[in-house]
Amino acid sequence: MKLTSKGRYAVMALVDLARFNNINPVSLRDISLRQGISLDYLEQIFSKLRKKEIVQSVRGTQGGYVLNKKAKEIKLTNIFDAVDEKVKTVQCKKDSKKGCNGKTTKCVTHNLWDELENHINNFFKEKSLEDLVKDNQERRI
Amino acid sequence: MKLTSKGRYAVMALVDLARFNNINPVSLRDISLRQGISLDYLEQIFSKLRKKEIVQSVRGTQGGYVLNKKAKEIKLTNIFDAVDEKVKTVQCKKDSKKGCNGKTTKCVTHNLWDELENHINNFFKEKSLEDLVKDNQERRI
DNA sequence: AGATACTTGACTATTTTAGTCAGGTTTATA
DNA sequence: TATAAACCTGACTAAAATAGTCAAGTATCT
Repeated sequence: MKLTSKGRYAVMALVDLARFNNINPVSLRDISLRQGISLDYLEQIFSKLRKKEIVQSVRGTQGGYVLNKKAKEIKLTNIFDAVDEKVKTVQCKKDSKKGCNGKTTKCVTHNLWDELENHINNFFKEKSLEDLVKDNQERRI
Repeated sequence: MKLTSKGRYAVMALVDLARFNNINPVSLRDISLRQGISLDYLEQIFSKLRKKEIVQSVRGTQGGYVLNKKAKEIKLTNIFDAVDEKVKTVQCKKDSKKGCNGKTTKCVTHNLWDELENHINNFFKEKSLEDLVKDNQERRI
């Protein structure tokens, strides 16, 4: 059970963006250099973040990306959701007639995995980008 | 982020074992049939569980497996640990000189992933096999 | 005009997963 | 003591997911 790079990078990049998100847009190139993430990969990630309206792009020279909402309103859930980082604990197919389908037949551990999924998602729902930035600034003193 | 089959199967098999763990050992063949898990794969899993002293094997005809501890004392952590299902959120190498190594340099989100890992592991530490069996019996009435 | 920076989509090597397969060894019981 | 049930081990592999790279644009500020 592990977190993929895509999810991790998305959060790292957004924390970076939030920290430098004063007046000017932040270019992916800068984020790439500071966070050590490939520029091409960042572009893929930000394309998704833009579609989900988490960031806005500013084109042209001196362009880059800006947060589209307040850091407080951007939760980890939103970020992971945008880049398709999903928490999957159950494999049971909804339409399977034999075995566990989550309705008529439940495998012995079905409820457990549901609980686990909720447990993890709760964590993601609570944490906002602002929390992360603050946490980071405190540790930098 | 997802749970692998190995971890899921291990828990399913142990719940099954715990339920039928009265006097006689339970054969993998029976578990395989009841839970729909390949026998060969189960053998791999139980080999690991035995090494970590979570189950005991009984050889010969009428043989099979028995729990090696009380169901209450077997936590999900123990099970996942035995089958190498680990929760990995951080990728930062301990010995890397450049970038995040978890000590001298911390990436902006290092603490976050640590927190997440703890959050998930807490869930695993609390849940015991007994909890799962009970939960299952209640829902069967 | 031209540099900068975003945008898109296709492609691919590597790794992980989820098993299968083959060939054992052990031991209860008839 | 033969034999069948059941455990035990390790090597192998197909398929899927991951983590990117690469190429070829398009938009816009100066």
